[in-house]
Amino acid sequence: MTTPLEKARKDPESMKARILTVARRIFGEYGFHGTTTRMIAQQVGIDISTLHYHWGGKKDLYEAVVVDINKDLGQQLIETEKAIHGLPLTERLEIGIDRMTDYLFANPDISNMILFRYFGKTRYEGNADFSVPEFTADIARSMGLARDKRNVPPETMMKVLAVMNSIHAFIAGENFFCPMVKVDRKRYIALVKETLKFVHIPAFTLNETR
Amino acid sequence: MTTPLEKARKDPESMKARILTVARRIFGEYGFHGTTTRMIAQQVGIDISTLHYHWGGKKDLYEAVVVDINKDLGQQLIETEKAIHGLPLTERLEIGIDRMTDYLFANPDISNMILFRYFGKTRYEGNADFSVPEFTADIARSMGLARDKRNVPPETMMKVLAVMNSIHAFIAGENFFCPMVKVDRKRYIALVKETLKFVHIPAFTLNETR
DNA sequence: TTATGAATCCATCAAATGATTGAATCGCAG
DNA sequence: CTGCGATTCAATCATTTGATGGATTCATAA
Repeated sequence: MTTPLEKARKDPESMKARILTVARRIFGEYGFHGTTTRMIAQQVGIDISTLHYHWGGKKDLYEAVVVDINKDLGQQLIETEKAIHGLPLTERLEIGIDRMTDYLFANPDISNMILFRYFGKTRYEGNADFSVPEFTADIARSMGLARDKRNVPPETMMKVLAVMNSIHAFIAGENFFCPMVKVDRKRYIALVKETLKFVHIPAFTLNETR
Repeated sequence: MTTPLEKARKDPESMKARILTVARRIFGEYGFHGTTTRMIAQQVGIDISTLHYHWGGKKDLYEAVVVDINKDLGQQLIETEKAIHGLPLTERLEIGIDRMTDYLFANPDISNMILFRYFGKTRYEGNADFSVPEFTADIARSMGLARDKRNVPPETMMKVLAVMNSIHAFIAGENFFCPMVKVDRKRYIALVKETLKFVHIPAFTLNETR
């Protein structure tokens, strides 16, 4: 059996998939309440009723976006883990940061949506949620900072969160920080990687060698 | 001459000040579009028309909140700078992080509002803005990382941004991260300070001693 | 006490917004 | 071609939401 979301992902040209893609971007930019179904429909170039026909209501579409993003991010984490498996800690961090940064700069909706979920409340009783807690524990284990993902010490969780938060913040805040630092986009991306590595790698390696 | 905002701040019991205080909290929690004037009025315990009588429209109130927060945060940065002036870099960082963390945990609206401004767009043509760029350059100078606040190198700006973003994220994300790390509020605050110092102090001191 | 202006609330409006209905259109199997 | 289900759109509805007008209350000075 295939869920509606899976069906939509199979054919990126399908109306359902096109709506989902645009919804991801707009929800990420404006948040749940800042987004109107009309904005999404207009961007896709369709009528609102077509949007409702495919996805039901605004909340349903929003929750589909959450599930979609969870899936993409989870997949990316798995691939990243494969790429760094078995390497020494410093290299794991360097390559991991590089890959995740590149991926999220190419998919800023993900960082945007996750940050909205962290900090903002919604007026409706939402059920869908991001898998950030599981992902965070997974990263800790993948980095060799914990054996069992069910039992990661709080100090380690906090350090992993610090890294992930830094990445998301620099990605989602690009439009704000880029002019502030007075560099172009390309230089900004390089600076983000540089800064992340320079700031966070010592924090993990110092801990290990003690 | 006193602006309306200054007048409101003089007497915290005045209706204008009470509305502003509640508006700060609700705008911080739900963002601009997620907040309705009725929510604010209800929390204050007044009618919507009273709110409009004192502050004009929703946008006006929102922008007053932005100005209010800029003032508070700027004042806090000045006081923090006085407290750390002349100390060695490591102590400046430790005390600075401690003070700012305590202050922002006591005023989470500030972190919430600033993050909303970083990452979220609004549908209306806003004019009010946070003074984060100036503040960031000020911090860099205060930390002795730049002589002239008009000419801070991008690498330094990025490191300062990394610190401030980390603080704001841990503050604004308390409700999300606290259960994730499975600690109570008091322990969480201690962990935040600990993590921030452990992660960021080496990044600045290593740079200096080279 | 009364007159005056400030402050507050009730009732209501106009626009925005999520959602639905029913008619038209499209694609394609028979 | 015909018929039928899937898809799309124009028109419309119901609710929410920002905002306003006017009556009422309140404080205070004369």
